[in-house]
Amino acid sequence: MGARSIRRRAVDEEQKEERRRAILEAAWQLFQNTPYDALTIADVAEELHLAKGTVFLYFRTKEALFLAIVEQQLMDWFAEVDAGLASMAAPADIPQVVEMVCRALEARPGLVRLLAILHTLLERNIELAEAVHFKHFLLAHLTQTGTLLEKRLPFLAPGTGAHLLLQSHAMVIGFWHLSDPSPVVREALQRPELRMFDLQFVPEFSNALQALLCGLESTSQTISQQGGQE
Amino acid sequence: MGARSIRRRAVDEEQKEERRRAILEAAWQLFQNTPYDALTIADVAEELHLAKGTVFLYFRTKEALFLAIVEQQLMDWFAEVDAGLASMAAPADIPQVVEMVCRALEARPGLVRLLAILHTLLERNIELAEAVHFKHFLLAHLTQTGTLLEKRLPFLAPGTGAHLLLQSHAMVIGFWHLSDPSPVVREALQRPELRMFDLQFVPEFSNALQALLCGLESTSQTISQQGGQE
Amino acid sequence: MGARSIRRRAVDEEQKEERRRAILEAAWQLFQNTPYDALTIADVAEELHLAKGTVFLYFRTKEALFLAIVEQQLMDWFAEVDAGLASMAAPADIPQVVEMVCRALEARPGLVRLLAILHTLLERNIELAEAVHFKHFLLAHLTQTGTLLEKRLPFLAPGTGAHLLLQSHAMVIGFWHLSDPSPVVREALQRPELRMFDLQFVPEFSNALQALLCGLESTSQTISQQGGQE
Amino acid sequence: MGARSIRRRAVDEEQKEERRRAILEAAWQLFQNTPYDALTIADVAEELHLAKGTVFLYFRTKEALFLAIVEQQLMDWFAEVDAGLASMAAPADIPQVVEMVCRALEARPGLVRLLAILHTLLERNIELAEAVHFKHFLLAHLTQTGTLLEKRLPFLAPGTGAHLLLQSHAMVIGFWHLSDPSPVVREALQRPELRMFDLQFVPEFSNALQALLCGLESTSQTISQQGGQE
DNA sequence: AATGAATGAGGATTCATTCAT
DNA sequence: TATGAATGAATCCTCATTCAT
Repeated sequence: MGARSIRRRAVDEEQKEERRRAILEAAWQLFQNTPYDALTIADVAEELHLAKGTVFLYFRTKEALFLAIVEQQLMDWFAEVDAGLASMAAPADIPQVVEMVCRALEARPGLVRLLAILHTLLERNIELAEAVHFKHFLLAHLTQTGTLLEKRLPFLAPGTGAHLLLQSHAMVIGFWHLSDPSPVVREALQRPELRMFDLQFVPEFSNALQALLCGLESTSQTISQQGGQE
Repeated sequence: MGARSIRRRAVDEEQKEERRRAILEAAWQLFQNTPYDALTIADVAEELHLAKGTVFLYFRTKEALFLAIVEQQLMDWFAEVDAGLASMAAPADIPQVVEMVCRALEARPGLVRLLAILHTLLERNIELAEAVHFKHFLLAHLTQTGTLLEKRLPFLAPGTGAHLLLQSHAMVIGFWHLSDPSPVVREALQRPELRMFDLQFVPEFSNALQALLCGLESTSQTISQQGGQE
Repeated sequence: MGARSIRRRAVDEEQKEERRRAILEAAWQLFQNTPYDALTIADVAEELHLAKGTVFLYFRTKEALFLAIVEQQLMDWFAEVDAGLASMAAPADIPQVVEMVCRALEARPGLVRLLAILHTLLERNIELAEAVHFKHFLLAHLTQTGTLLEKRLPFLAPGTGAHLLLQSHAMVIGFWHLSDPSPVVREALQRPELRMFDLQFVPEFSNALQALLCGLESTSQTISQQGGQE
Repeated sequence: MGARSIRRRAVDEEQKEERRRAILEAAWQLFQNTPYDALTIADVAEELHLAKGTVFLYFRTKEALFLAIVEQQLMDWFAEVDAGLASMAAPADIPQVVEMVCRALEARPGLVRLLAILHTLLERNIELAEAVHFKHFLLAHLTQTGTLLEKRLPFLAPGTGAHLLLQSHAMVIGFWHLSDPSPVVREALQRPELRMFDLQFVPEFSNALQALLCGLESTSQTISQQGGQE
């Protein structure tokens, strides 16, 4: 196994943080090739030559560990999207924004897989404080990135950017489910007449997001026109 | 207990079909008040005064049973939507269509819950033939209802109605996940600053679907205008 | 392993009862040489060439299994004591009764060990119905044997025989704890000056029970004398 | 939290002894509201703002810690009983002695709970030296208090006082087990017909001890009478 | 066709104790 | 002496599914 060794005993805060990162990294790597259910804490510990108990010293539950991974990966994703938005001209093209968002997702298939089980698995078996923390984290980023979005897509009413991101989140989940069939179903979808079910995540998501945005844009225009006419 | 009795031994095809329906009905009723994981085949059998093994005579696996329920409920849903569409004027309003679709969903919360686990749970542990059957079933209805949609919403290009239904399916899954948090998360969302995460399924889905449709409409207009200009 | 085979599949009630007995017997045998904590259900199942799950088909929990053993062994013990009492002359000697009771205990060291953990381990993790059943079982035997005792030991006021048995039960527990030290403590007790702690269960229990009975007898005499004087 | 602070680093013997006492005190306080199994060394350490490891510097194991508590509490108890006996007239009433002993127990429910697990939990996982120490401690007090008892209760043959205390110890254990049922059993015992199992520790213990003493008394009288006759 | 007994895989988690610092 | 990070053992039970009857 590609076991990455760590120095003995994390004494000061910095070392503990490093170990925490190491655990996150190991779990994240293992998750690339293993479904969540099949991935055990024992696997993670073994990968790091740690005892199982040690992992639980850093993450209270398996769910908390993967929620932290989601947080980390989402942070990356938000950063990339924020940067992408920042580098765009003030009124940006919808397709341009959509493409950038999709690229950021495409580069993180593991994140998409995690988002697809976020509500059904990861957000179970956590404590109130953990839930609150995670949602606060989300809130902060949704607000920030949402605000950036509003600047680049002026048809977004003030304060609706964050909600648009939630809508995108829903679509990520939904389209991932549709585009990640079980092996047997995948085989079934090879039949020519069933090809319409054989969807690719990125194009589908991209499509839908684009349509959604166009819809929001056209609706806002109608409203402003009506407003102008009066 | 609401145990429904059944005649002994189903000998001819008709009786077998009736028993099959009884099992579906019992499972569906129990599912109203019990999450999928917590609902056991033993519960279903007991409800019908049948032996566990008998249920497996009619449905090869638990997944196959619930997939059949999905099929049944979807059939109902498609029927209602088809009727709704049929009763509309030829170029229908988007909001009118959206509302009708949402009403049909709202009346079937159990169906929505099943769709949300369709790809992650139900479509696992089935055989190729079952997968093919289910997808053929879906294909037929998506095609039919999709065609009806295309007639009512002329901005839908020929052949895109079925795909639009798939997109809606994705959004059902995604928005259900967002609007059905675990108890702990639900508690967290009571905090005022986190209220933006406390979403209602129907309004959210309705919103997004409407936007999507508007987007498709506006895009098609642009295209046709461009086409017309040239 | 001394695995005792059983015919396949216990279909009728008789076979099921036989299998139930076989499980009890296997667990009881294993318990002779293994402390409760160290004895796993898996051991019991393996001994019988059964699957673990099968054992749980007959006993809901490990505690329920051992509670059933206690019941069985106690039933034997009560039977022996009842017979012993029945064969005695009407006003029996206290020492005679004590000796008979002790003999019945001495023949069942496993039962004594179980009684010593009855309240701290076995009666935990059971359901109300199981608790009620066990206590009803106890009640029946305590009442019956208690009544017999009252007949043989006339100084026992009507209705106090059962309570006397409860007192004996308490003393069984207490003296067993005192006479069953851990290996290390046992070693310590080898020292000459600590010999007073190296107690034998039967003599100690016998002694104390005899004293208790004598006390009850003398007290009752005093009372009746006082009654007679008036 | 009722966290009690302690000076840093115990350098001289006196400070170390003080810290030892503080640990005992904290564990004892926490034990008032928490069962032994549920009380962790971490809790004790936290209560004192100490590190877990520090506790193990003063007590080799959890069992040794609680054994020390037993020792401390027993010392108190012996002192109270000794004082009580000392203040009695030379030939004391049995009921008087019994009542005094029971009062001393009643004031220390925690001690009773500890005695009930002394042999099954606390005396496991200790070393020979610790066992020897504890038994020597017991020996000294049993001898002393036993001797006092013999003086107050002349029917006690010389040297039997200590043994009587051991017998009382057994009865404490046994009657505590009987009077401290698990929650489920306690619920079961609410049924009218099962009320005979719903025992109170002090009355039961008091009763039995009194009977035991009366028995010893009457037996000794018989013997001495027999002796006198010859 | 119906039964229901038998199967058996599958894993997070706690906490007393140790020991490097 | 104090710390607290690291260790790792230990196990019951559910339930979908099978298959002998």
